Amino acid sequence: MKDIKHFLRQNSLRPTKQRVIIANYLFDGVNKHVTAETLSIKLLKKKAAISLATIYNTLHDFYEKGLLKKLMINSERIYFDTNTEHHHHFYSKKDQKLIDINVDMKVSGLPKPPKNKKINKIEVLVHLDN
Amino acid sequence: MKDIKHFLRQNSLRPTKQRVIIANYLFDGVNKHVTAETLSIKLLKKKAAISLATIYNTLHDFYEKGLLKKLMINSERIYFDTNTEHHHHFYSKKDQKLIDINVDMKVSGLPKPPKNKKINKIEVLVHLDN
DNA sequence: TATCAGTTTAGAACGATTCTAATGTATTGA
DNA sequence: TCAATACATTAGAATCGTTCTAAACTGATA
Repeated sequence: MKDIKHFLRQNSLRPTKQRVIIANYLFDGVNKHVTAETLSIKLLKKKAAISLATIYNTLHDFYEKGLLKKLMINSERIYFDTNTEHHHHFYSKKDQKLIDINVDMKVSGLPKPPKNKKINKIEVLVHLDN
Repeated sequence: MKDIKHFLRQNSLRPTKQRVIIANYLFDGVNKHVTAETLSIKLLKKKAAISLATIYNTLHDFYEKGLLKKLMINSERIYFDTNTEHHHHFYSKKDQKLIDINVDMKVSGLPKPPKNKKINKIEVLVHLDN
């Protein structure tokens, strides 16, 4: 796609074949949560096998450019989120699935941060049962 | 300690030498956040070398009995929390440190959970900057 | 105090991720 | 246009936290 190449260049990323394929998938307008593994599987299904090393490299390159958010949800793998706006999540451990919460939420009753520390961001994770 | 042995037995855990040492440290009345590694280092400093395998086993045994909480803060390691009450945390990535938030907080504006799903618990993680 | 189920341990195995170093490719500038 | 080169991709090795294995050990019990 012409505009994906342009988009990559705008972000100082050389539009290689692999990056174009991955960016086309990730930035198709539908927000996604991926891990290196789920992305790899998705690409295989599209008959676009890309080595795991490249997938890791590309996810990190995109992350460094601010095109992806990194989510620390559980300790088994790293999730990357194409929604880089500040937002929260539902998480179903059972399904190993994340769902965006796109409405504005407020946290009240927050105590002062420790001396010399500043609050950067507040993350709410809503665990689902079933 | 007599009462730590009793405490372990009450929780259907055989009070072995290693478990007594670890429980004595973890449940001394001061809440703690540990990883297998930080616990191992702490024990070494107390001249109580316990194999990593046993440390992992013990943390999981205590967790299974509800004596510890597992925290999913970042994907690099698993944190265990001796405070098993529902509570929130400050997290400083820079210091790799967690601080309990023991006051009651309220989250408002929460959307409905997805169909057929029930909210289990809400976790607030306050990221610190510096 | 002998028995045995449960526990500890060193070291191997594992799984996600990162590194290495060889090969390939997009960009550049003559 | 194309050679030079800086950057990317790749397979496979390495790494790191964690779990597994199987042999040795120990607390509980009768």
